[in-house]
Amino acid sequence: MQIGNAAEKSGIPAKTIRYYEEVGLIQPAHRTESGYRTYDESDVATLRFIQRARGLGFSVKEVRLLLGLWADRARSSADVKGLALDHIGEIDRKIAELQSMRDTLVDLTERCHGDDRPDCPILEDLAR
Amino acid sequence: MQIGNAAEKSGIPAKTIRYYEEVGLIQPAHRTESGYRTYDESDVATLRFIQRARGLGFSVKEVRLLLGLWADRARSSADVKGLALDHIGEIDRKIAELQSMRDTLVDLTERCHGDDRPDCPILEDLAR
DNA sequence: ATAATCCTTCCAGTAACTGGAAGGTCAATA
DNA sequence: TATTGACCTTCCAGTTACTGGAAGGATTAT
Repeated sequence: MQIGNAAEKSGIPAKTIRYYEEVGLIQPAHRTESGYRTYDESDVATLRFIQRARGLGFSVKEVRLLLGLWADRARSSADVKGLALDHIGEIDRKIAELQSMRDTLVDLTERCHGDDRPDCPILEDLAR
Repeated sequence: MQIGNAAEKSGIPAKTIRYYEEVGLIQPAHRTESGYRTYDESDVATLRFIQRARGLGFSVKEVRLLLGLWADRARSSADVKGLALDHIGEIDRKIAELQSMRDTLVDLTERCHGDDRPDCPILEDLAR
C-alpha cells in the first residue's frame, strides 16, 4: 500500500511518517519503480505502536527505545517497566507544575472583578 | 546597570533578555557608548513581570498582551481576567491529557512483572 | 602588560512536526 | 489522446522559546 493508506490505517499523517523515516525512527520504506514508498501490514503495525506510544507521551527518543525492546525477544520486562516508570515520574512532575500554576491563577481570577474598571489583582500580582 | 545585573535581579538569563528584545517583547535597551545595554529599575520591573507571567505558563504571545494591558491605564479588568481564564482552560486541558496518560501508564506498569522475563503488558498494549 | 570578567553579534541546535511550493505518476474519463 | 484529479516525490521554511558556543571587543584589577 502507499503512504496515504498507511497513514490512514496507522493514524499517523503521511508527512509525519516521512519525518519518522528521515530521523531513523523507522526503516526506510521500500519503493516502487517510480519512487513511491510502499508499506505492508507489519509496517502499519509498527506505525500503530509508535502512534500509541506517542499518545502516551513518550518522546520520539523513548519510542526508539521501546521499539528496540519490542523487537528484542531477549528483553527483560524490567527494562520496559523502568522506562514507563521514569515516564510516569516525568508526567507527575508536569502535572504538579501545571497544578501549581492553576492554583495561583484560579486564586487570582477569583479575586478579579472582571468588569470595565482597570483594578486587577492579576496584574498586581504579576507586577509585585 | 548592565545586562548581567538585570538578569540577576529579574531572574531571567542575559541571553533570554537579549532574545526578548530581539522578538520585540521588550523595548530595545539603551546602550553605552561602547554598545553595552543598560537597564534601570523600571526595566527590571518589566522583566520581573515577564518572568512571573512565564512562570504561570503564559506564552510569550500572551505575555505581550498582558504587558499591553499592564501599561494601559484604561484597561478593563475583564480583559485581563479573560486572558487568565482562557489560560486556565488551556492548563486544564493539559492536565486532563497528562492525567489520562498517567492512568493508562500506571495500570500497565502495575500489571508488568518487571523482572528478567520478556513478557510485558506494556509492550502488548502498545502493539495491540 | 596581562588576566579575568564582562559584554557584543551571529550561527546553529533543540522537539516534533507542519505547511507549502514545484513537480512527477497513475488511473479514469471526455 | 489529452486531460483531469488524486496521488506521490523532495526541499525549504516556520513553529516555540530559548540555549550553547564561537570569535572578538570593553572594562577593571593586578
